[in-house]
Amino acid sequence: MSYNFKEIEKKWQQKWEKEGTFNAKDDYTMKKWYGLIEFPYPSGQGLHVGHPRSYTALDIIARKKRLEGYNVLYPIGFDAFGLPAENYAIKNKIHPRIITKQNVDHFREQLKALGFSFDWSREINTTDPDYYKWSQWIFIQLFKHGLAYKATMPINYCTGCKVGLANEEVVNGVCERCGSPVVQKEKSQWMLKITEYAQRLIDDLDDIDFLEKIKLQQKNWIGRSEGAEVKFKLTGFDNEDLIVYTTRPDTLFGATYMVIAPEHPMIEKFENKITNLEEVKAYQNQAKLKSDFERAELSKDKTGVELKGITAINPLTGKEIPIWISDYVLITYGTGAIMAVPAHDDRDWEFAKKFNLPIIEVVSGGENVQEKPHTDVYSGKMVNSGFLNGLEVKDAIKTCIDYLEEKGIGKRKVNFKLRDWVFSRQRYWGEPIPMVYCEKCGWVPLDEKDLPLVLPEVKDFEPGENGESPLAKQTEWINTTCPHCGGSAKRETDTMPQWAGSSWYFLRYMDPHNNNALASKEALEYWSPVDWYNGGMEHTTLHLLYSRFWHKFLYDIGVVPTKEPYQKRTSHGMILGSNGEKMSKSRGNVVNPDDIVNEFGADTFRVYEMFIGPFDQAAPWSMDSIRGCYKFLERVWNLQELLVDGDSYSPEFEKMMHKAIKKVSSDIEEMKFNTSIATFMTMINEFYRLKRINKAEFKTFLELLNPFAPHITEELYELLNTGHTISDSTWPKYDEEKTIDNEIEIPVQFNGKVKATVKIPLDADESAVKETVHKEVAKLLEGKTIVKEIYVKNKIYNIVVK
RNA sequence: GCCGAUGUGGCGGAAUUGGCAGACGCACUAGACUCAAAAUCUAGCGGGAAACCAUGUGGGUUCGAGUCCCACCAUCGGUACCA
Repeated sequence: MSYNFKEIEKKWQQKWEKEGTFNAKDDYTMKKWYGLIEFPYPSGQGLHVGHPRSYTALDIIARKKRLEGYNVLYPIGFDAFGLPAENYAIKNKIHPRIITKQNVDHFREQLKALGFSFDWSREINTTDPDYYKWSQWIFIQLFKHGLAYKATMPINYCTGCKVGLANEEVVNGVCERCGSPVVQKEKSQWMLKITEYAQRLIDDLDDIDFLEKIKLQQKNWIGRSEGAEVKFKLTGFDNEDLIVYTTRPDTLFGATYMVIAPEHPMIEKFENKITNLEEVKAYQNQAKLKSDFERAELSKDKTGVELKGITAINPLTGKEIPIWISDYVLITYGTGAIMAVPAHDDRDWEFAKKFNLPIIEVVSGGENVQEKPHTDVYSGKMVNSGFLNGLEVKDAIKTCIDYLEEKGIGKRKVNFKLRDWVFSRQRYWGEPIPMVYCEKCGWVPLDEKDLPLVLPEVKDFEPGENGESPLAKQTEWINTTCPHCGGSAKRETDTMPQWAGSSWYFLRYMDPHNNNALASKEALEYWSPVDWYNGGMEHTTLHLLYSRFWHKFLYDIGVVPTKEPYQKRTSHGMILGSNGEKMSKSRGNVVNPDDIVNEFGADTFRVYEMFIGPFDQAAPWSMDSIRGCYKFLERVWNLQELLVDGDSYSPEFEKMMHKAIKKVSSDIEEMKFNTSIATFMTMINEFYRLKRINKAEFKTFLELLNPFAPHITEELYELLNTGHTISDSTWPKYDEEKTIDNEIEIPVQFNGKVKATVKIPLDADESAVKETVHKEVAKLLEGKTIVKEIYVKNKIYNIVVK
């Protein structure tokens, strides 16, 4: 009988679906395990071969955990709001809901064909009003706690299409669709105060098991720095200061000029004092017209104008120094103003050279600072620095800040690179923001009992003029009454970003059909936190950080029981095209999973994706290798021809069986799936070599292989007439004693080079080993002088000879 | 530029974490079966006649280095003047 994967896979998938084999149980007395993968965006292209890499990995772990007796929650859903569906809708005049449903149906079918042990009864969809009701509810809580606010922020604005664009729609500074330049346009937007959680988002990483590189990337993104805010008095005023932020207050004596961002408010405030206002305004306009991209592009050549009519006083030297405007200073970081220390900062040095500003060395140890900036200054002695002279840098920092605080001209300050989260999108296909604007009461949230605020039906998905949301055209929907005073009011027309639905979806899985809360207290208590979350590195600084932020907020208001949403986070490598490049339509190297499943079956597909290479690293696709995996499963199938009776392991295989259980068990926990599969291959090579496998060995073998290749193993398991399926079985156990070899072979080296091997009993004492070794290599030792002998127990015997 | 990975046969990759480099798979070569091919099976497969030489390059530590240290080089990913 040949291996008919089509029939087998269909049979088991239907059985699992009918019986709900993998549904999580509502028995909260059992020990639980919650495994999570990033729910997909259901794109029109269907499943990518990259998706199953992550899904198969956690599927393997989930299946093993079930056999170990855990109540496992391994859910799936769809992150279905988003740009591609909306753009498709604009182009083809089809409602995004329709196209989204088609895509979800297609994805679901593809996922089911791969035999994942998802709990389909808990499937969620972010575009479902019963789901986004709670996204809106969370937003209202954020607003009520002062964490959501309106601010004027620039958006990417396409000068051709006259619409706002998402960052991913801006390619090299031009609009992805029409190629027109993209500029920044000011717009009032909803913002979330993630910055309020910056410190906690760093600190709490200590208590969770994330890959080190993920923690590091998050920390760098949050970008904490310690320094001081320093006041510089402005000349010509009685009591006006310019405040700067610096991490290096010790270099204050070297501050020879100041620079403010073009958007800095002092320009408008002191307009009448500025004697070259026209020049200044021209520079401001020029900066405004530049996109972020252009501002970064021109990074090498610094530009700027001096602000004439106002100067500042260096508080330590008492000297009058000029103030410049330049776009290399960002209004979004620190105070939007800096003190420039050109001797010790690359950017300041470049700027000083270009505009002929004085450069004064304050930390010794570098080359001539007139020729080259000396920026590596975390150690060294202070010079030209008054009372700081002679101090080491780190002492100077402390001494100087103490002095500034004492004199009231500065104070310690911690800053973060992290910025607040722009939460508005001028788009149709997203969750409506449940806020109304009342002339009398300002911004007022909807009453919670009126949620969900359903996305209105529209026919026209084109964005509004001037970068407005398509909803801005829905006058009937917009006009409403104020929940507070009952007067007339207008709805918010922006929608939420795609990140909203994905920031809390793992909570909904715990209790997906609850109408009274995002999930019940009991479900949250039982299932929290997610035990293991696997996903892509590309989500480290956005999705992963956003959802940690929301979770912490929900914790603060008593909704969830844990500080952190995910106990453990790992990530998978990308699957590349066979040419080693990223898979993409334009490169013509895309592999469609359906084709692979048709030709080789789901089990082969799964095994191949796990065998392809180390799980956390990128790996190129190879059609030849996949055939190798198919051949492996075919050989597994044909093992039935070698099957003999036997209810315990036979002596020839006993050691191998115990070792294999140990190896596969630990490999799965460490995500070393490729070496597990190598173990399986070695095992069947042995069975074929001795042309025999007994029932006990076959049973264990199938149980071990089951998480990787669930269909074929269940089918073969039926031959054993155990009266149950593998899914109802338990994970095999091994006996440590039986994994140990009593006789081992160790290498004998001369000066670290292998000359021979000897067999010795395990844990033999050194003198016995020495004797065996000397007998073995006596000839080779002739004419040589032994300097030293090293024996590492059970490992190696090295003789140093001359 | 900065941050993070990675570099081992013709290819994907193993290596118990400092102890026999190349497990397992692919490709390839020869043989068996076949009228023939495919499939399957069997054997071989880093280089070198050998001593030996080989884990990106050059140094170092060690009885012993793919693994640790220093300095480079290359590729990939992230990020963009963060004071």
